[in-house]
Amino acid sequence: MPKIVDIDERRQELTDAAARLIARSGLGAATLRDVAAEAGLTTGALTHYFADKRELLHCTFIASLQLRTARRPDDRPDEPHAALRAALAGALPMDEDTRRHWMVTVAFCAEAAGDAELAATQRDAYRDYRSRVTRLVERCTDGSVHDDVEIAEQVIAAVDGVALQALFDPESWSPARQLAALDRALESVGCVPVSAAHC
Amino acid sequence: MPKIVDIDERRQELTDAAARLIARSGLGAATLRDVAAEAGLTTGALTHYFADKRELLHCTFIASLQLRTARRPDDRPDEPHAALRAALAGALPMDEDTRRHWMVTVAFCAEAAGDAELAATQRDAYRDYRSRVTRLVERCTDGSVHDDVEIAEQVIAAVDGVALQALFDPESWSPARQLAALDRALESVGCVPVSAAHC
DNA sequence: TTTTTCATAGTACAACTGTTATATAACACG
DNA sequence: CGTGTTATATAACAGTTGTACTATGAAAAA
Repeated sequence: MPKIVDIDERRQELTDAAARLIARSGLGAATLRDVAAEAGLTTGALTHYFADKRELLHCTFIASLQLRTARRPDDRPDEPHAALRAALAGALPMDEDTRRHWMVTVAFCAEAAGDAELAATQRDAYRDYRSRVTRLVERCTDGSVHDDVEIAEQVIAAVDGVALQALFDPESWSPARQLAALDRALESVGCVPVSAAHC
Repeated sequence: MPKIVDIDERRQELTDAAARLIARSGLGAATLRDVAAEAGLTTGALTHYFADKRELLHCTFIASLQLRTARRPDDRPDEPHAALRAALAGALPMDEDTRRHWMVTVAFCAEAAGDAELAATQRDAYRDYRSRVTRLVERCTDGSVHDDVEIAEQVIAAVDGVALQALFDPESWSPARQLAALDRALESVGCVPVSAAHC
């Protein structure tokens, strides 16, 4: 009887619009009216899919956290070192999409400090990411090292640091340079495919 | 004839209040009324020292950028490796002050993307930081390496990455652990005091 | 076609924002 | 001790915001 629309798709269109605005000019630019307009709708439609502004922003945050570290479908190599490298490379802001979602993540950081729900979302996403990287590191070191978690954290720190610099100086951080920095970080923790004599 | 107050000190009290609010609950919490109240004043006094909200926020941003990487007065060692380590350690959020100013920096990141003036401030501060670290790296490598800039960027990335993780998970990132991560990063680029046989 | 139900637009409103203007209090100095 | 200047408080203003409500449109099902 009703007019049928794909609710999830509509919701994603709206969170995408919010993410674009936030990435472009910060959280303050994510007005209900502006988000709706960016999506080609009005506030009437927006409130039909999100009860609150709070819910809209929370969903936008979740979507960006997921998309930022989501694997590209075409690079799931079986070889441990290649898999680790691919997973970390996927977190680098090498295309416009990852850049935008990195930006959203950063924009929410301070907000999350004073919002328990956002903080929990952030914490969970990070734990998930860290455990995934740790598992990949374990497959590389093959149990020969006692603290895979520390290695994972060191590599994640390197990736995050590069990402932060690349976000705000994209011209001097081409994808190639980002990958080079990643490879250097991987080499320094001994997670490189060929056990090259780096002595 | 007038009532005399230290203008610069008053301005700093206000930007400090703004920084506290921003670090606690994001840029949106930095209302003129709330900032003034946090400083124990009212908007009337605030507008007496800052023409705009824009000016207040810009000054808050500048102050946080400076304080975040400012050297502690008591650790300016002459030995190159110790100097490099001290400079980088100063950027880590190991006390409440550095934590707060890191938070402010992060909060402004997305905003700076859509604001040319903020972006320029951020870019300049980062360039200054990078060149300072590069100079310290040069003194360590003693010209034996061809690309000190890349080493500096790698180390900065490691520090920033650790800082980002430590900001939102302070309990698992004690100062000692942050320093350990820094030392590991320094070792992996060969900037350690004793040229230990790490082979 | 008719009916029913959802999708969307439009509008109204109270709360809050930055800003400006006005009034009062405090104090250094002649 | 006045007194003129500054510091601060208070109040008023227009614009914007999130939200709630109503009305209209569209399309599937009967």
